[in-house]
Amino acid sequence: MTPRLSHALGVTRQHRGDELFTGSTEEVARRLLGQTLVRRIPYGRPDGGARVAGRIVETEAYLPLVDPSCHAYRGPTKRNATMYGRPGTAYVYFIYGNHYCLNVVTEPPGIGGAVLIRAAEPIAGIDAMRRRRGERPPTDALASGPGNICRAFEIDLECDGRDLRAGDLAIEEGAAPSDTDIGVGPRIGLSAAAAWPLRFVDLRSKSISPFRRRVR
DNA sequence: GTTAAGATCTGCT
DNA sequence: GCAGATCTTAACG
Repeated sequence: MTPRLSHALGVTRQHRGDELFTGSTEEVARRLLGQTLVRRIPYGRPDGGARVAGRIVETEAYLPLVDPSCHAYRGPTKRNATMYGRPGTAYVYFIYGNHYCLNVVTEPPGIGGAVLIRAAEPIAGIDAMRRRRGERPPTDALASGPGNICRAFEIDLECDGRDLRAGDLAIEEGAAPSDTDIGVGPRIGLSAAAAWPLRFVDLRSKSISPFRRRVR
């Protein structure tokens, strides 16, 4: 949809079409850097609700078909079912008995690729993030690391399958880093295909997760 | 039914 | 730098 048509239809930026999520999984992983992750937590809750937002500064691509570390590598299962859905859908899973991880589905329906969101730089709702993370982490680190993002943004399995183009969990337009500010390196914490350069970071950010040194 | 591994985080050495 | 926590998932018998 063209910007002009979007405007004519009264469609806001968060309701725009698929352009942010189309293309190869690697392209999407790179493109998501600088975009804004937004979480709307309903007001009227005991904690008062909040609008929490952060700038995405670290991503990893999990490729369709060829990538043994991609959850879709061995075909559909109950856990990975949402990975085979529409690009721009949230794929959330639970790991290590403690943590949730947020992914963005890529690739056409039925294929199975995703981008893991690994770190975000807090923009709004910092008090709300801190209520969930505690006093210990510095502001820059409130949403650094895939598990920490989900804690800070209150993302759990209930978010699995949500459309990230709109709604209470969404990715909205932000300022992309220049190519020279993007670092590329190996993915974190894998045993298979660990060396593949599919991790993308915004080198200017203080919020990228503590494995910064592994970026070349 | 059982088991082993896992896209992590924290705290301690 | 390393180990422990913690439990779901999926593979295997």
